[in-house]
Amino acid sequence: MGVALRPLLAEYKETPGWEGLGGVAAVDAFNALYQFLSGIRQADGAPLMDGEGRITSHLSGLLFRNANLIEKNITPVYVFDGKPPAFKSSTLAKRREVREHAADSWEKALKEGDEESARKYAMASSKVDAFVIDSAKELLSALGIAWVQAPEEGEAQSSYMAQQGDVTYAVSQDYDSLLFGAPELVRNITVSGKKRFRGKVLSVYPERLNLEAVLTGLSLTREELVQTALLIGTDYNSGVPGVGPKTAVKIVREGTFYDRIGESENAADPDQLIHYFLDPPVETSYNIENRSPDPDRVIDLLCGKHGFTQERVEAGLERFGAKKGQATLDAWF
DNA sequence: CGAGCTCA
DNA sequence: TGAGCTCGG
Repeated sequence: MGVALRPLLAEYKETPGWEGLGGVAAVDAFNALYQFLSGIRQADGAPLMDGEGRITSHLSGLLFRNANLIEKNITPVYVFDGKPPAFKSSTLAKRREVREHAADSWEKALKEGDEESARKYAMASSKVDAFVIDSAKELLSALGIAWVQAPEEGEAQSSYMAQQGDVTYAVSQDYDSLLFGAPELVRNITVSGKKRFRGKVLSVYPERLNLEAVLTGLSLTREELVQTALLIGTDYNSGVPGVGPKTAVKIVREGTFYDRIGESENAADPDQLIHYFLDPPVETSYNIENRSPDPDRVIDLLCGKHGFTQERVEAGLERFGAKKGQATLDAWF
């Protein structure tokens, strides 16, 4: 999931605060949905479900997160992955294996009455499946929030839209958007601002990475940043054994990328992967205009079909009209 | 994850 | 932007 560039990028991250993040955000839908599925769970690890056993954690997450974004003058546009490129298959197979093993461990922990482990394994067993994707699109449409179907990688699509100036920045926890050329990437765009880490509670702030600042700071071109990532390893290749972020930059700066990338166990042609990052397949025709929510449709879907409490949904919906510094729009109630 | 409550 | 808790479906 993403690229292990973190150590190289740490010193370029800014924390603009919410005021500095107003604009149109291209949100990595897979990334957001995975966060909701893994995070919105009960103590024993069970996700929220409707009366028919369908998962609803992501629907709750989408309703309230989008309410928050809109209140902060951020207009979200969700970007969904299409068909993964062939060279991603081993990463996807590995994720599947990890997920299925976690599901077994979850069941086992439950039998042993170990709730803490159960929850941990349950989180790792999360799967963004067709139902999750379709129901998310349905809810977004009812909420009047635009979404875009990418032909292949969503992060490539978001990056294209940001390069075109149609969105202000890409939102994802992963760093791949920078490789795909997004001028700005925003991470940690959550509201709670709290995260448990090794037993301690840390504050988490939205952080922004500017591609130009990263490239200038590292004295690399974007193609060289891609080469650096390939040496470390990406979703598309396994990287060169023993080469971490620092060594990778050194190799690229020395101009010996093509001598060293062959040591990777991966068979993929490095030029093909470089080209994929620099010029990926994207949809160039898209409509990202947001509309007002359709409250009846949202309530039908969430309350009628999925058993949400009407009061809770209405409370969320009301916030969609209320932009910061603006009177509440209750015209549609 | 995020809402909403309690205690501070 | 307080910390800590429970609950949501």
